Amino acid sequence: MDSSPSRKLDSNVSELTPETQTSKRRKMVEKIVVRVRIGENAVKLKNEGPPSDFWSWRKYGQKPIKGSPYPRGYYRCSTSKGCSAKKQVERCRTDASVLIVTYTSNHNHPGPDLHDSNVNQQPRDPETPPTDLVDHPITPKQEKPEEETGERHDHPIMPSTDEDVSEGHNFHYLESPIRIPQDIMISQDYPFTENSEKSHDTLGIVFDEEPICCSRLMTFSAPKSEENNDFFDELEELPTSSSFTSFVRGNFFDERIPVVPS
DNA sequence: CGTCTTTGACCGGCGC
DNA sequence: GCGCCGGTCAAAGACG
Repeated sequence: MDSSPSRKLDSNVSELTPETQTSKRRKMVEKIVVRVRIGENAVKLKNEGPPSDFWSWRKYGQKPIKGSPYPRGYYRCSTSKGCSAKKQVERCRTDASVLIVTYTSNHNHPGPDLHDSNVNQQPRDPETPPTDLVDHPITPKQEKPEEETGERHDHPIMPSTDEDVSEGHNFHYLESPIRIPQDIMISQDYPFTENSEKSHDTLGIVFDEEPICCSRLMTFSAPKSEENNDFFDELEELPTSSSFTSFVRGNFFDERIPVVPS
């Protein structure tokens, strides 16, 4: 379906906006890298079923990555047919307890309201009809056999960059991404990050040095501060350890993930 | 019956 | 120009 345009959209990181790019087609997609620390939870999650994403993702491929013992999974948003949103899920090669989720493209449709879908009912945007877009609390298949338990419990973080979205058919629906019982790190790849792979390897380095990333994060978190409260409150009701939520609350935007580069 | 996962093959960018 | 590697497609099977 999307075939042609998305055929080669990303593979390296480093990109700014399509507008700034003219030569390298391959690196023209903005990517949002989310590091999810699953730790011991990974074991449980695979059996208990991790909280799903706000969107439904359909796996369309998996490839072993050079230099990494773990394969990378390729997912496409299946919430809406025409949605070009994609994500890649892989484990940190140096720390299996860390999942690296890379989001590419934006959702071109209203995302399912998580408040409505599971945790609680928040006044949604009148423009985002709950209808069928509201997926179930958890996708029917969230219980993955193993390996990539995180695939379904990641968070859609849409780049709030106007440049990116303004390009046309892509909307950016910013939803509180946090919904997982793990530690979360979000970073955005940029040219100055040199090498995403490296970043993954050294975990946290990118995040540590990216003020932009933080500011961008704030763009979706700040305005939702109220919701975040509710959101987190609800999270605490989940079977997840409340310690996690408190951790997130306290550290998500303040500190780096307590991961030490191996 | 419809949707999703799995898996091998193909395509194309990129480095040497 | 060649080979490597990442990303996507598409068919088949599994599952609900």
